[in-house]
Amino acid sequence: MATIYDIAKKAGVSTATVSRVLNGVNHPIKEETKQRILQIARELDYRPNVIAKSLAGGKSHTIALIIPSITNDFYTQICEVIEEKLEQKGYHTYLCNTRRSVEKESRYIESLIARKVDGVIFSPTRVKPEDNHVNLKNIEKLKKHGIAVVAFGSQFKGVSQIYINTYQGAFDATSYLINLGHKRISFIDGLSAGTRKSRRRGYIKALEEAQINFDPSLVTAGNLRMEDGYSCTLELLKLKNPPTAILAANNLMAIGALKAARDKGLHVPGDLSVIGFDDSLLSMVVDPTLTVIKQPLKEIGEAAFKLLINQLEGKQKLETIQLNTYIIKRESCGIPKKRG
Amino acid sequence: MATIYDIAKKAGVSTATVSRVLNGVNHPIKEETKQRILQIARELDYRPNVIAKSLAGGKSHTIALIIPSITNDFYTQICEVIEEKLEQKGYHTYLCNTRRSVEKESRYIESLIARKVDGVIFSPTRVKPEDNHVNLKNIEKLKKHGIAVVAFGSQFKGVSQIYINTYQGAFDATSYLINLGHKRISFIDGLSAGTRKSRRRGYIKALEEAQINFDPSLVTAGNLRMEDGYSCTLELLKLKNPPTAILAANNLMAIGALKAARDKGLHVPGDLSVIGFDDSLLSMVVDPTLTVIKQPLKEIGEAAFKLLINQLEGKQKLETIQLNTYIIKRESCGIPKKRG
DNA sequence: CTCCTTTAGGAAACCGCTTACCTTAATTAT
DNA sequence: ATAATTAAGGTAAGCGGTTTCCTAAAGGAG
Repeated sequence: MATIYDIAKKAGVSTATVSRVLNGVNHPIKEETKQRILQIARELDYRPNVIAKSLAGGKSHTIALIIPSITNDFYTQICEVIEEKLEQKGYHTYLCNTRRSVEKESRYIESLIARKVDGVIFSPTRVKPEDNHVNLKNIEKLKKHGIAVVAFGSQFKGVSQIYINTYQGAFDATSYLINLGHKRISFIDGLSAGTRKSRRRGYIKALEEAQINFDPSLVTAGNLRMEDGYSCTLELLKLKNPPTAILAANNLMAIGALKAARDKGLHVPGDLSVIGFDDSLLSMVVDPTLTVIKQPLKEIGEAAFKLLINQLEGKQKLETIQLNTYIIKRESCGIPKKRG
Repeated sequence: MATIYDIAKKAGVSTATVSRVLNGVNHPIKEETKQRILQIARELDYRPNVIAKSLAGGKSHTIALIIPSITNDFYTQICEVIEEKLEQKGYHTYLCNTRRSVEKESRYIESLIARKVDGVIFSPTRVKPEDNHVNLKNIEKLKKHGIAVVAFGSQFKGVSQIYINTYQGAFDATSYLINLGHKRISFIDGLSAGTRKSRRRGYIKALEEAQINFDPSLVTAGNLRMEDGYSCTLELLKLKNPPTAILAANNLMAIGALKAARDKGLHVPGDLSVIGFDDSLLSMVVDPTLTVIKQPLKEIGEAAFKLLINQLEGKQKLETIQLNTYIIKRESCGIPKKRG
């Protein structure tokens, strides 16, 4: 493997000159010398040793993406856009999958510090409320080591972040159902989502604005899996005055609701309307196809990238970008039937 | 940030001793000295500079996983098991997403060589047949640089690899349909899958064994997307003597087939049986739920890990592991109705 | 023709750690 | 008692670059 030293020898110059040429440093070099060095580098099939570069230069030109799951579209689609942009900027990306384990998240943070990554885009893993504390500590550690940090999916003070307005999303979804004529609207909340409270607030706010009484018996919560949506829905349908529409905190629970309705012999959307959060192929494959509140994945990725670059280039240390959700209307919502 | 040098100074020893203690090198050290050094390291909150370690030691203790897509369960599930095992062995994992671009694959290979990864687990991207040549070149490059390589998903000579017996899978799927009583069985092949030929062979072999004439008009191919399965199915159903069962090369096309059947007013499995390759949440969410040939993801991951470790530890340089698929019976296949 | 800038390039310290090769003292073997 | 080991630790040369000073020659100004 050719080194910068080999090139220097063959070109009859010093390694300093070679390094300057190869890195386009702002230092005068005779055009002829430059070309000669480049030519020799090509002949020798030279590739810089990135590790040596990092050690000498202090920058690793590597960014880490920390996400709770790589088997979840929501994250991987965001990652794809971030990674694409980073590559264009000459950064390499580490994808770190915490598998929803804060311990693993912490271990990754250690490892990334040791690996001297330049920046981290971070979607914290929060299973229990206490995890928030660990998340915060991890962010502090990174910052202490001079690593740029951007967070999305949860809110922290003192960090550049993407804030997704799920409050508005829940509000819009609920309002949509209200406008269709629904009055008994259930909300199946997620037990451990980072943005829990805001969804619930949006739901309640929409009811208020339409002057519909908030009925706590219409609100439950599940663990974001299909079976949770299924069982919650069965419970809701047992009420003396059951809902005519259900808003679920994610798409899996919404699909569970769909299944429950079918098993109960209810027609969707005729007898029950269902709307979910988060879009994916799943939403288009179920029957009826699922109306959802979609988070703007591409924009999230682009925003995260932008905030990170701003930090790396020293332009802006701390900023927040707010993004809105939007509704994708498919088949699972409709006008409620009059009840007998 | 504390360095090994700081520790040495504080402990009144040389960096050599510190390095030995910290790495548990086989070199005698007085227990007392050892404890003192460890204690000081703790006090100083010392973390080794992984970059310097790599440069000095020649090993980066990093493995790269190269896959064509991170938004595809098939790959991400395999990655999860590999990564888990690698972490236990003290390796860090880079996840590289080629997005089905051979150019990107090649760029990653360059980058990984420069980053001195110790090994690569590689699922080649092959969109056009010519890509095979690029894949091979990339593998050669890695090997030339002394990097351990394990491949899965395609076959190459001279590389440790996991071979998944999709021939058998297609054979089993077809035989299953035959045993249910089907005689007109269609096969919707994938246009660019690495294992194309073997699936087709398995399909034909099953027909042969059951002494059913192979009818080429029952075989088409699509581009592995839902809409391809949909349109192919519509074409097949237009035949004067249409199939009573369809075997699709992946699950998305199988789901497309399901949709086509429904749009044609056909009942699945009453009027048409459908079986797909590759399992995912999607298969369980559609109605009817999809019977599939599943590839043993966990085993693939474990096998890939094993082959890689064998190479890294110098036990075995070149080996192949063969794994079988298995059928998951759900609702989309049944006994064909007698035709009038 | 001086004096000051530029232009072009080199020397070598440094990044943080590993490791081959030594040294010295303490054991053990003979 | 002497030679041969072993234990415990040190020295310093890398690993492959980057970068801060320097130097020397050439160009421009006065």
